[in-house]
Amino acid sequence: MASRSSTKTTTVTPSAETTDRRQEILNAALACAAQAGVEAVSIDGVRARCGASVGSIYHHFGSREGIVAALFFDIFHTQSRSIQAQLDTSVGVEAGVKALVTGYLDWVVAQPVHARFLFQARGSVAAGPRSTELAEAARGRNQALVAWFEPHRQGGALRDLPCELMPSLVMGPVQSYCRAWLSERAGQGGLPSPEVYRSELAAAAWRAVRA
Amino acid sequence: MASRSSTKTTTVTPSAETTDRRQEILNAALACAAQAGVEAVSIDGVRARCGASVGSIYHHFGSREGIVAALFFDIFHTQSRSIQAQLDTSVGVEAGVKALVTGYLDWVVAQPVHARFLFQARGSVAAGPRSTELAEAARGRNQALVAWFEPHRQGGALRDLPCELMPSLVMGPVQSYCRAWLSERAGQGGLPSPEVYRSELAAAAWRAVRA
DNA sequence: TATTTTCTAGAACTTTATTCTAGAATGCAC
DNA sequence: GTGCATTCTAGAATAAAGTTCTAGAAAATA
Repeated sequence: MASRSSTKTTTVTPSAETTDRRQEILNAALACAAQAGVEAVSIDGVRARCGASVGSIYHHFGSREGIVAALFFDIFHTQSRSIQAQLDTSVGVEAGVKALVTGYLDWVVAQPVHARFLFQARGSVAAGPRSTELAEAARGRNQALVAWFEPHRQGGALRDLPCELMPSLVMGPVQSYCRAWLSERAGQGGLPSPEVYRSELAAAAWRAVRA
Repeated sequence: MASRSSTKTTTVTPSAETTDRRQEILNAALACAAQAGVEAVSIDGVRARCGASVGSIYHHFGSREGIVAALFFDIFHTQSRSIQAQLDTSVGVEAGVKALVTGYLDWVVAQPVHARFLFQARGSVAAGPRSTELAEAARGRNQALVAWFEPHRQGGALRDLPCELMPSLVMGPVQSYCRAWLSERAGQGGLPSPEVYRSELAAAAWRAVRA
């Protein structure tokens, strides 16, 4: 009841502070997950970190699962935009394929906590009430990728592969390596950063689909 | 208290029925997970399916998480053995690489419920008290793969790539496709079975690592 | 200023996981 | 077989976590 009344911001952006509380809750949830996994995101844990009340949390997200799902989609879309931006700036097939790989890789390296959450939470979201939305988002992303490829494939620059396979062939290896890297407990025995293999992974993706 | 006393089997295999109860619990847990995801594996749900008491469940597994972890490792090792068997029967580098891919793929298609559980539960296990064991199991599997590759790589049959990358390059695409296939809700909009792309995926893996 | 909507608070309640004590089944020594 | 230890099962009691609910404050709107 205290954290709102001081700064009034009379005229500009009416809902700036409203959004704040929502975001604070999401940040707190992410912090919980970063420390002990998605399953450790609890109402009380979030409360302890951001000071929101139970009622406030339920008002914004409806359920514990709702917090996780909201955070998941926020991060998912941010990631998608980031990769898409990389793809948009590249010219030519080879550059495009490589941009998909390095765009993904760079995002993961820049946002390891977000990336780890994405890997961890996907299962929860897929099992919950927003599973359809997730399936559509995933399909949409793949469709975008395939749509970008298709003209080049028909132009003969790409190997004649079934389009359902394209996303896995291009992104499978990076995702696999990044997942393995992120699941290490930051200890000494860990894998080297994906950045070390940036060009190798990009080249391998290109080899997988070029004509 | 009733389900045990009838069949005594006086002499043979003394612990046959003891193991049964443990397995019944695991089966029940898998059934729960298959229906509504790992998070839906609950003590009561398991109890309802196999008739075990709370005490019995906790005696065998110590916690809800313990059930999930035990089931995970059971399945994980079964899968590893299955793939290893395929690898063992193949002769030559190319056949070996392809055996890894198709061995994995065939296992997933034959055991979709088990495979889906593996994908879903990894996160829980990684976050829990057996995370070290999981990391070692995963590392061990990769090591085995790399060890198998290494002589061929030095012999010049394989591209000279960093060995940390090998597992992701070979297995990344199949795993990616199988994961996507399994996460579809068995509806009409789903991806075709991995079997459809069996040879394509095997060939792509070989292309990724051959010299 | 009145009033409607959005948001927050926290106690009450529900559900689920876990602990605990008692006792049955089993294996083993004698 | 009898006694004893171990393993296993049962289910009530307890603890922890998620959810609902009512009251009221803050913000937006008129």
